[in-house]
Amino acid sequence: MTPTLDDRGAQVLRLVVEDYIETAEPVGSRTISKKMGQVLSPATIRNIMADLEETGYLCQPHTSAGRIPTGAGFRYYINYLLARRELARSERDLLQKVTVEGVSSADDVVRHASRLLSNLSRHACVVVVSRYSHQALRSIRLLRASSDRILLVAVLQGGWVQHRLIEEDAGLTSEELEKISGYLNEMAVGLTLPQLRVRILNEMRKEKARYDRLMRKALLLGSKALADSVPGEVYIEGRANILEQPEFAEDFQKLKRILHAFEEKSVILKLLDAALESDAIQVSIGSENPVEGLPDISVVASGYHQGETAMGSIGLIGPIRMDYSRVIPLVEYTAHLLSSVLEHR
Amino acid sequence: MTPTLDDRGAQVLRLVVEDYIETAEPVGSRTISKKMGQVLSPATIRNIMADLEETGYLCQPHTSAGRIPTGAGFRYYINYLLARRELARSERDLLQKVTVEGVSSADDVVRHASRLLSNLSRHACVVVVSRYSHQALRSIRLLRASSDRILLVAVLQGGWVQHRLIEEDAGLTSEELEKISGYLNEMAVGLTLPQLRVRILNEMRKEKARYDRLMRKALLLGSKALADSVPGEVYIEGRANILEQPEFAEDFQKLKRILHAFEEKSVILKLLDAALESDAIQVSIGSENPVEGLPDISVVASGYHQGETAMGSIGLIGPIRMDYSRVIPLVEYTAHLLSSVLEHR
DNA sequence: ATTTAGCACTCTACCCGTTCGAGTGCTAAT
DNA sequence: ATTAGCACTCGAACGGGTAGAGTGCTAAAT
Repeated sequence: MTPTLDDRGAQVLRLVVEDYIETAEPVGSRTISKKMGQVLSPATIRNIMADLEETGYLCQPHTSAGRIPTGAGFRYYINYLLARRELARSERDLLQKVTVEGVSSADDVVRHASRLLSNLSRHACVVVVSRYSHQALRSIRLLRASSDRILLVAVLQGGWVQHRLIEEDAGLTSEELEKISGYLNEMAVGLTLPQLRVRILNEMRKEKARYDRLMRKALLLGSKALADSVPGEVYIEGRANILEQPEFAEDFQKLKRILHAFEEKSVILKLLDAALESDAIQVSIGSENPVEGLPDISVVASGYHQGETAMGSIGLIGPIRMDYSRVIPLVEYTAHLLSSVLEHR
Repeated sequence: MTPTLDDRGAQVLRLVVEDYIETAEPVGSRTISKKMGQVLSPATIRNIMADLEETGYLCQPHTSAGRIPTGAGFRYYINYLLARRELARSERDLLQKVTVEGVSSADDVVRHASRLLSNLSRHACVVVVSRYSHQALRSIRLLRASSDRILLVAVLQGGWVQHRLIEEDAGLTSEELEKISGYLNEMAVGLTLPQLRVRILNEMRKEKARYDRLMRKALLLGSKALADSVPGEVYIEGRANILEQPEFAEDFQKLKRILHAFEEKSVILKLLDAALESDAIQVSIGSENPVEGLPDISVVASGYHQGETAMGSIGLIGPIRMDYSRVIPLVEYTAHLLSSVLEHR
């Protein structure tokens, strides 16, 4: 698709979108005429707007109201008309400071970034950490958790920590546990969790021939711990920002749907899914987004990565009427920042 | 304080409260008369209600509306009139199943319990895990997290896991790390985290005389890791249930205040603080609760413990008009369940 | 051929008065 | 002490009337 509007049409569309973003009210021809410095009279603008309505970029809530942009209108705006407003120095510094500073786990880093991003944007911010399984293991360790449970702790490349409990069927002395732990660690370092799982299963087959009780135990515990796939995490910050949007304050049903969506991890994952694969920013407007039943929200999201591998995604969820010119650079910058912070770990 | 109402007054109050809990509407004399089986006419009820209003247990939103209970009215109801409705077998089984079943970390247990409790009660459920620092250490371990960071993993009595990163100033071989880890573990087992911290500080003083480089290092890393106090966790499930309450659907300001409160960990901690110390259920109605600015919510909460020591608290947050007869047993049972599940670990 | 002034038209939001019903408080009768 | 009866109050719901914003169309102006 290439731009299909003449200059005037495009400019009017842009002004309508921007005014609507600002006010959340239908925009009249008068307003636009003024914004253009009276170069064209309201009557002319009306004609142009009528054209834009025919093309499907604008619509009227009812006769004798101003126009509001349609989904297509927003899409056109974002694709061809958007002027990015780069971040202020202070905002960049703030984000940088929060993400880089302090000794904290990778999870904490993304969580803090999310919190700050939601504050800066005044929208709800979601971070997904889903690709633990792409990171290589740095070390792995078994610890006694209770008389009949063992804790497996895995440290992944870049400071991600995973742990899970395994039930233990037979008693092991702490020396034996140490030894088993060592076996596993040796096997694991450098592999990803799924790779380790495959390796353990292979070794188990070979092991039948040899006869090392502890090695067998190690394999057994390892396979138990890795039986289920690695879960992802979803952090949401600034949910309450949704309440500040006039469109949701007025329509309680929409509000309810959105806040319910926030309770369902799977829904959120689906919303940000597209961003995960891509390093470029993804904007899905209203009904474009992959979740049925949420036609009133936009998602601006980007993947972030660690070295070469995609690690997760971070995004903002708000009304369709988001200030994209500001929000897109914000998300973009934050995602880059995360990627670079995670790389140097 | 002892009951100050005669039988009739008490019964009327009870019926008013119960009807109001059910309908969220002011209750008229007619309704009460009917509920009592026409033993007394509406006119008589009116007199009684007028008395109850004078005593401060009821009030009228305006002349010619029915009465609604005041905070004091609810308090009286809870203290003296409440008939507990014990849980259904099926509910108990469900809760039991979710909390007991499966191999999961203690954190997961409380999280699952919270989720289910919010579903059963249709209110927002909050769990606070705050007393990690009261649990004895089972084992402690240092792992290499990155070239200049070390991960300290602590397993506490009962399956709680804590980990934090420490910056490392000098290079250590993995053998040295192992050894250091062993030193720390030996020192730590059986102590709580704060106790360990004290011990490390003491040892550091003594250590000046002796001269073991690795031991010194162990103490240094340990003291770094334990420098800041142990943070608590707050999990909130079922926030969106708040939206189903008519009183909040109508008053957007109240809704906003509550959802904003959910974003602030410190506010939530404050709300559940009283429950933490006590093993008995705590109910704080409206303005009784310790947070200014939330006069429209009630909190029903109870502490849960692990063995002898208080571990945290679990509670429901909803409108003042909660169904206490059901909600109180629910929270109570869940708290007991948590305590007993955690004990056997 | 394009732009624009002028004007009739449409629709919503808002105000205001009315009505209806629920519920009360008081008084007088039981 | 209870209750029937009644006048009274107040809010919610309905309807009409108006103001204002904004449109579309037409005819004149550029």
